[in-house]
Amino acid sequence: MSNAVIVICGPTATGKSDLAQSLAEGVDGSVLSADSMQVYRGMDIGTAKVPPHLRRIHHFGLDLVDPDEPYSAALYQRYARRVIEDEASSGSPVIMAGGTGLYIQAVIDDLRFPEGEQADNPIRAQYMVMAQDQGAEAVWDALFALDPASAEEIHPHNVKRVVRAIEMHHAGESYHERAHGLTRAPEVIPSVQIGLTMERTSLYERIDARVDRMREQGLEEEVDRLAQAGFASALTARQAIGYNEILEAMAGLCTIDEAFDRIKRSSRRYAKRQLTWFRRDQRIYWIDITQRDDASVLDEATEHLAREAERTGRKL
RNA sequence: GGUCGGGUAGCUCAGUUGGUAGAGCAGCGGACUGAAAAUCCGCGUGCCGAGGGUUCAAGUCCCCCUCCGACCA
Repeated sequence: MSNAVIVICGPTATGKSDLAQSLAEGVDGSVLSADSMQVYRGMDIGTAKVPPHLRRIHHFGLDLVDPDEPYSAALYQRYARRVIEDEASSGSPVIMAGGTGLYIQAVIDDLRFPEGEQADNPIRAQYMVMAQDQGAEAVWDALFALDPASAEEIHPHNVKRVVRAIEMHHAGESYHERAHGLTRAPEVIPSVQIGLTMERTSLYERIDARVDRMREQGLEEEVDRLAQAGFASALTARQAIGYNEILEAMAGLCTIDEAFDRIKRSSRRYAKRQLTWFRRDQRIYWIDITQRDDASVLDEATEHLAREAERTGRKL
């Protein structure tokens, strides 16, 4: 019934956004960003958002909330599925592009999050304090008392996930039953996934160059602006690569040059984690962009989509 | 040309009285269901500059060659 969703995924700095926009242009569709940091207003340079003057078609998934508002995979799932449904009903294809694997999976696969949870729930705060005061193992012990099956699956040091499992238990769910790990949830929105990858050394050079470009484009000023607006201690700004490092430099903990070196390193490690995430998904058709120009990558992507359309009998 | 110091992991280096090598950083692999650019777990990746000798045994001692650095000419 509905069109399949086209997904462009892969590690950072491989040109996902450009390819997505080119593909969308060709089919009179739109782009849906699948990026956990591009949802924040004002975080533009550091998250490599396509600047407004370079958007040739409509982009969804950008600037959804302020940097101090909590956001989540569950909220994104609801938002993105709505966008896809709305666009499909008007006959417009959606190209979802981004590097946040969990967000992509939450949309196309049958991930179910507990209903009716508050984003800023007191349980989370309570157990984070407990971790501070009594150590990570104490929190894990608490989880084990409530839900031993889930506790067994989570490393005691992984405080965030341990606390999340406790939250789920209070919401009447079990991490153990929800989290499938490697065994994938069934696909609920048909998708054709294209992954962009690159030989590691070249990818790292590209990442370094991109961070240099962000600096030239005024990443420091952007962070300063957010800090002035009172977002310095905002949870999300602190978590985003680039923002965290520069805030530390501004606090005098390191020099600005050191901060940018650390941004490069963090970005490289992030790219590696992204590859680890996406590599396990057998549905992805990989295009190695090492020493390839944009046109030939676009050609290969287009050809693959045509093949998939024929194979599945779906319009793409 | 001579003297001295040094060539050990991708980088900076450690290596006891000879017992086939180990730290930091970098890197690599993995996990992942309302924080995911987060969080967590695991892994030394080596022709010890080349060759010869002594020895049961050489990164360690001897000889020779080579490369780098400093100094003296």
